[in-house]
Amino acid sequence: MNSSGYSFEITTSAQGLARAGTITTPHGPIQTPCFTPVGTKATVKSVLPESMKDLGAQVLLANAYHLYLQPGAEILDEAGGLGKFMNWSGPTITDSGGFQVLSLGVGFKKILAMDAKTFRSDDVIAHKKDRLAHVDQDGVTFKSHIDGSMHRFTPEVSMQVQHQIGADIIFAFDECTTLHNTRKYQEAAVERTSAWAIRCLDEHKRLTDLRIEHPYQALFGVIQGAQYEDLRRLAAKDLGAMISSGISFDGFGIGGALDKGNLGTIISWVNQELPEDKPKHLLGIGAPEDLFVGVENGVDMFDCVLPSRIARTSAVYTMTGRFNVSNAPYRRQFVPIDEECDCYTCMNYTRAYLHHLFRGKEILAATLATIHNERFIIRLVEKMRQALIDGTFADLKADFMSRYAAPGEWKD
RNA sequence: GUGGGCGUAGCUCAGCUGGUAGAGCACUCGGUUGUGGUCCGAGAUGUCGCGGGUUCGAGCCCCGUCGUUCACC
Repeated sequence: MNSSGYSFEITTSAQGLARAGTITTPHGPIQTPCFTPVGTKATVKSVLPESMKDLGAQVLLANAYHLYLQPGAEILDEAGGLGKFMNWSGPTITDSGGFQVLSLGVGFKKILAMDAKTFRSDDVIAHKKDRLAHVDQDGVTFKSHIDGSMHRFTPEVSMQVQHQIGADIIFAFDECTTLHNTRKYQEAAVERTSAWAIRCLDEHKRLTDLRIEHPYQALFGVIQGAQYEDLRRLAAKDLGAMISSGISFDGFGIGGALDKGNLGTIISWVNQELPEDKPKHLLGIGAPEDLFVGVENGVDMFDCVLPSRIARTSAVYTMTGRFNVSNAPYRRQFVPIDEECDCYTCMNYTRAYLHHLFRGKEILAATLATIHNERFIIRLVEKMRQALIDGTFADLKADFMSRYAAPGEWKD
């Protein structure tokens, strides 16, 4: 570890791109590969930070865009940083707000299709007039989804906001595209993201020197390039070697909408180009089958809203697949969600009780289901880490995939 | 007792001057991947209170009847 309090060590011998390691932050270590639960607005919806700790979460991710709008980054600064504000003593991450350019722009309302086959160009055009964000060479102008007020993010603003929020790992401000933009637009977005990356390094360096009394914040660059091999490799080479104001990125995010079918391929292109000795974070991916693909292609960290979001509408994971516990058959099943699960919910509550809570629209339903799903995913990645150390990753994957039914294929 | 209103999906109700029934909720199921506790999508559901009549055709018009509700003696 260097004097900054941040470091990354790889603990396994080479197994292709896959590896296990440890990221050290000023707020403690992160054993990788790891899954990072998302608490967009400084809270994992419906679950206490203490519960997140108990279920094995090592690190939490919040969002700069949301916290900037509410309560305001200066409030978190005054509070002593994100972790202290939300009573989370472990490591934290913030996303730059770049994703919101997409999700509030052309991606607003489900345009961010993960399956390229479902795309209809009319959708993008039809929604463009409704978009709340507009991208230019210098940054993004957007309208608050809360009160409609106008705001502007540039790489510098994103860095300033993320420094005020004070997470241990922050992300460069990037432009996330959909699978459906034209090739020409993807090229422009990669170029823009590169130019912004340099500005992020510069501003990050300036702020780090200015706020010398604050804990060190690691800055990760974000690789775009959509589904194009040359663009992905170009972006990875570019950001991987990038040095500005005398600093380089501490790690890398792999961003953009990713076609599920090519997930592993795209990640492998990127990780073949990026420096081996720095952590790779796959942004926004968290379905069990995708986690295996990520890990085997060299991903060290994941974050995803999926476990918590689907939990809120009653979908729960088990080793044999995922199902909706609010469905009629579970009304009188007085057994845990998953007999093999060690989470607080499975140790203490039944499917029938959760079924009842969901039917009654009780908020405890969200809490118990989220605890289960987050634990399920975190434990799954823990198992992957152990398997990498033991050299049995391929067996673990084969065993898991042979039992786990993809969504829609669940048979009870 | 007299006069009026209302009886349509499990619930609350739409159905314009007659052309073989719809909505919301509920119900059954699917979806949600750097989070708008949302939202989207698919599906099942009816002797239109009952019995007559008029009409090519009645939820709708006419007669009777039952239920319910209000008003007035």
